[in-house]
Amino acid sequence: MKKGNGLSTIKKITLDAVPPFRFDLSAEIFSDGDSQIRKYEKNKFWQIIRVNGKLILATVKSEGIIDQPKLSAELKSDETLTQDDAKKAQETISSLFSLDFDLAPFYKDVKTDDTMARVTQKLWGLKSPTTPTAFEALIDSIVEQQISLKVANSIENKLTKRFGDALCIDDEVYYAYSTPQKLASVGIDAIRQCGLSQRKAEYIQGIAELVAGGELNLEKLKNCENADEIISELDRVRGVGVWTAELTMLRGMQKLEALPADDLGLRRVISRYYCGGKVITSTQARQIAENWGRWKGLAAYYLVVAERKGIEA
DNA sequence: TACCAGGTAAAAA
DNA sequence: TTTTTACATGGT
Repeated sequence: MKKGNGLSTIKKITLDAVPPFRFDLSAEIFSDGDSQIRKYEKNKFWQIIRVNGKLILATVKSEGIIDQPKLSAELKSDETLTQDDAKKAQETISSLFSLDFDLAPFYKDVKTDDTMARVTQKLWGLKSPTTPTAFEALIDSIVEQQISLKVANSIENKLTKRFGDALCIDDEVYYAYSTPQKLASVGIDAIRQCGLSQRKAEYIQGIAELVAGGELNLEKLKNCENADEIISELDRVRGVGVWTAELTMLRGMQKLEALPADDLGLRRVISRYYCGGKVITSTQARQIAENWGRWKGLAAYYLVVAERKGIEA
């Protein structure tokens, strides 16, 4: 590990959120994260973010309450940070936690579904996280195809530590997610060495090339209003099926309407809360989700978190 | 040991 | 056109 560091700037910023918002609940999903990449521990969340080409370690904590949410963030970098950097960092952190998203319409839509109404009561103020870039969500979704989340997380961490940019702060090394340019250039074998199959390594390199070369503009796709259009656009990319496209939208584009009904894990958790835990088909899952209004993916996320927190079915 | 886990593309039928 | 198969790896 590198000794010493060129730390040259610390800045403090504050962030507002559309209420209701509970930071602890929303960040808890990162409590088993890797401390060198992204983690929530002892009421603090930290992650490297990229702003104006600079790497910044952002450490975020809550200063407010559920109906008057306020966050503070400490920004540390080995480069000098300008006011504009601070402003961009604020926007980035805001999108990480969907601070601008208004939960009220979602809560209103699910009132008539007894189970979802109860779950949302228990998880009041929970917002779903978003990755800094849609690229990150897409690559992670490829990695997660077919394998368990534990295996997938281990592979994702290896990818980031091997190909991501490092920032040394206070004698600790942190890693930002790898750029498309980097993943496009390292070669199939290097990607495979992180534990991926030949096939998936090809997918990842291919997507990285498309994004790096400007042939696939994921950030632009974010602005597309029509969910089906985004899915069909992503679906054309090699290695991306409907499941991967839906997951990418949910996690990387703040598009929460899609329900990945083909997802085994989601079907399991839906069944746990709605069908006594017996195996259900994707069609049955979709029928149940009909009661969840316009944010079916967010509703499904609530169930996932409810299960993690041991809220009874 | 064998089998499964938040799928997909390509081969085989 | 529809159905099967290979795929990487950690947990059970």
